[in-house]
Amino acid sequence: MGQHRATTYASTAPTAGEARPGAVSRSELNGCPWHDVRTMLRRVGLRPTRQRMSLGWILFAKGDRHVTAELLYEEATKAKVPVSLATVYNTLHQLTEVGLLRQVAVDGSKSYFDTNASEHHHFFIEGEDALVDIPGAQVLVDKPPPAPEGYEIARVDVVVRLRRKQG
Amino acid sequence: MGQHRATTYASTAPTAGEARPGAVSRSELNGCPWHDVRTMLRRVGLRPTRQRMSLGWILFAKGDRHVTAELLYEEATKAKVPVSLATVYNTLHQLTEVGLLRQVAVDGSKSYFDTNASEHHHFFIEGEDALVDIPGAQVLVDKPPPAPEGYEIARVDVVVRLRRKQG
DNA sequence: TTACGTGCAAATAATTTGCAGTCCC
DNA sequence: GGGACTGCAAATTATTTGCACGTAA
Repeated sequence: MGQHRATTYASTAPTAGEARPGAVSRSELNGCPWHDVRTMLRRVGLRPTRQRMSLGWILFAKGDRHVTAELLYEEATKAKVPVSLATVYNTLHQLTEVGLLRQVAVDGSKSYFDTNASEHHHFFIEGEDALVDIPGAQVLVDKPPPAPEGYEIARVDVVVRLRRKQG
Repeated sequence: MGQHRATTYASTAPTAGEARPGAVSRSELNGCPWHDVRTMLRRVGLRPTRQRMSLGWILFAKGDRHVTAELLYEEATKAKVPVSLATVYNTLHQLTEVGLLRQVAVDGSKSYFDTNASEHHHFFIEGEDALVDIPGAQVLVDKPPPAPEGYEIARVDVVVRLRRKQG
């Protein structure tokens, strides 16, 4: 596990029980995309295959992103990375399972995967179907309501839907 | 059934610009399902056809509900109401457009329609795929963050995901 | 009558799955 | 070398659409 000091990213918020054993937050990595992705994959028990490395690089090298499977597939293809759509889906789900990605349901059709797996909220721009993080400073002050008997809160999703101001 | 005077449903919250011209809140109706559904449909400019009347009755006669198209279709079929799945979809969307229903995106696959179109939040029970209103008294104190330049907030969706407490 | 509705079946769209062949450890 | 991984194509699931026929106003 050879990383050094965790930079001051807020660590994955433990609040809603999101932490998973073996999950790696990006704050433990240090900046060299290839090395980091390899490390990341190894740590969660996934073989660093060519396609997983490539997808991991596309996903994590450029900061926070919100992608759909289709979009990631296109990007990989454009980048001359040979990968099939099925593998893209597999990889996205595997990364989600280990806590490196977070799946966001925003409309009834496609689903988005967020490279920022920590607890935070989103703007969704209607019409453009774009997803944007709500800056952490503007976090909504929401105290989750008590969970009903026998249940516990897995997580809280907040989506603020935006429309272009008519002008 | 057989109620009188509009009970104290909160009227459709105007807060997030959800009100639509011609929308009818249930608070304007008086309790006789058939009469109400007919009135409801007329008011929003939809012909009260047999299938729309039936679907409206199934949806609105029993208080707040959260249905998927498939579920509504099954219920209608069980109730010996002849209706096609396509018509169920059409009707759900038409009712949503006029503000009588609210579409809730909760997972990447199917979408739910909520007969309570006013501003409120939901519990989503993972595994059971059930959607439950969060009691109004426990409304989260969330002040929406400022919308980015040129955009305005269409609405805020809050979904609290629950899992069965391990036991 | 006549435009609006409805049913059906075929068309899409997003995602999953089965399985033979490939590649990392 | 062997099991994990991948690609492809076929299968599923959720939803939409086109069009002939039905029906409320």
